[in-house]
Formats: sequence, C-alpha cells, structure tokens
Amino acid sequence: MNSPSHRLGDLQLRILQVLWAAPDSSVADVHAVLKPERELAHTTVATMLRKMEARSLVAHREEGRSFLYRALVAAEDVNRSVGRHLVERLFEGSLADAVSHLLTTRDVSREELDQLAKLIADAKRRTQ
Amino acid sequence: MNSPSHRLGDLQLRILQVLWAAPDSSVADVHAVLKPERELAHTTVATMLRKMEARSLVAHREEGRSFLYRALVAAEDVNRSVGRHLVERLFEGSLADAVSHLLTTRDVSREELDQLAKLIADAKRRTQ
DNA sequence: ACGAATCAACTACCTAGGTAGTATTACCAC
DNA sequence: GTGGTAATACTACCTAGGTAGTTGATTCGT
Repeated sequence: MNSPSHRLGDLQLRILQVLWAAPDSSVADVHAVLKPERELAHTTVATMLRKMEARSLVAHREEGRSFLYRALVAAEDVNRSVGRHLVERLFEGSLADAVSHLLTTRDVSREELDQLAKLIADAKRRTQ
Repeated sequence: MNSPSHRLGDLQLRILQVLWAAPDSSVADVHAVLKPERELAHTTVATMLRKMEARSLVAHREEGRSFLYRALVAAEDVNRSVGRHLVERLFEGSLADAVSHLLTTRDVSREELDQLAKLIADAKRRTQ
C-alpha cells in the first residue's frame, strides 16, 4: 500500500528481517538474534524498536511483562522499495547495468548463473 | 583501492556522478546539472562539496576565482561497494534473489532481457 | 570608481540512525 | 517484605546528510 520513502538504516532493516522471520518477538528475542553479528546493548534494541514503532514500521502487544513486536511493513514492499531506489540512483534505472555490475563484482557460482538464466528465460516468456 | 564504508547519501552520490561525467566542475557547474531534478541553493552544493572534500571523496584546485572539483573515488568502487552492500543486507548475499526481486518488481523491456541473457551467458562462459 | 554579481567560508539547523546510561516498574525467590 | 532481576520508559549524545542564510572577498561592467 504505502512505501513511505523507506529510508531504513542497517539496524532497522536487520530488526525487520528478524521480525519477518519470527513475528511476536520480544526485545530479548531480537537482541539474542542480533547478538552474534553486532554487539548491542539490550536497551539499544528496545530504543530502536520504540523509534520504529513511532514510524509505524512495527507494532507491539503486551504479553505479561514483555512486549512482543511484529513488523507492520511487508518484506516485499521494503525489498522492492529499497531495490528500486538503488537501481534508480545508481544506474539511472537501467536494470541491465545494475545486474551487469553485480555480476562483475561478485563471484557468482555456476548454480546462481543457471538460476539467473532461468529467471531471464521465464521473464522473457512472460512478456512474449 | 579503499572502500572506506561508502555511506553516501543521495545528494552526495549525484554529485559524484556529475563529477565522474564532467571532472573539473565548478560549484556552479554541478549546481546547474542538479538544478532540474532538485531545487537546491548554490550554497547547498558548495557546502556539500566541502563536506565531501573533508571526507576525501572529492578534491579541488583553484582556477582563477573558482574551485574546480574532481572525484577522488572511482565510479567502479562506489558502485561495487553500494551494490554489494545492498545485496548483502537485503538478500543475504544471494545475487539470484536480488535479481529475481528486481525482475519481478520492474517492467523490464525486451531489450533489457536480451541484454541480461547475454550477460549471463558471458559470465557462464567465463567461469567455464 | 562604484555598485552589482559571483563565489567560497563559516555557521546554524533540522532530521534520523545508532548507541547506551539511568530511572522506574513489576515480578520472583527466599 | 526485602533484595535481586528483568523489562520498559525516558533522556541524552554523537554522527552524518541535507539545506541554506550570512559574510566577506573578488571581479566585472558601466
């Protein structure tokens, strides 16, 4: 519905990803998932969640003494919006340029290439 | 050489793009290019350039009464870094997922699809 | 020579992400 | 019931992008 200029920081995005994978997560849950990759204080996660709730990115309900958070925005919407933004601002809208760049700057496995070829073929068939 | 956490804002990226296309641009030059797409004050561009110079993203030399700026970072590096960052943080490193998403959320022309297919084929041949 | 235009320098603000300390509240164990 | 624990609430701070006004110097046209 809305994609209100999803200007999401890395931490916010990670938190959303956690909530997409496991809705009704408490602050402690989110913190636990994020712990290995980035050393954050419990309060930092809580603060971030509160800020995100103020922006209607997430919502919470009370469960005993804990708050259980869930994402209010769909993964689809966010990914689309962020992806589009990138292609737009980096390659002036040319998807081919974007992919080309991605291809030349990453090691892409044989499997991924096959997967990609299939994707293209499918898309081609669809626009036939 | 270095990709020192290219955390670039939209305006900074646009300014770099202008400088890549036309090195030795004055503030007025950059401002003129950016004028149609975003209404900015001359001083805003100047300030941004000075901030970017502090971060070693650009450099200037004096030419009479004007400063001529040039980018210190290569388009390649920035694009790679930003692209990688996106794929990493949005699709956990799966290029195929990223492209798939891009494909399904944009209208891709026949030509672009052909172009993409060619890219894939080339890449495949290269990793043979 | 003087006023207008130009341009960099400096300063100030606002917003937002990110981080975390401190305070408060609620619960639990003993 | 007293102390510890765990959770949220509040507050503060830093950094950075973005935006632009003011100021001061220089140049240029008449």
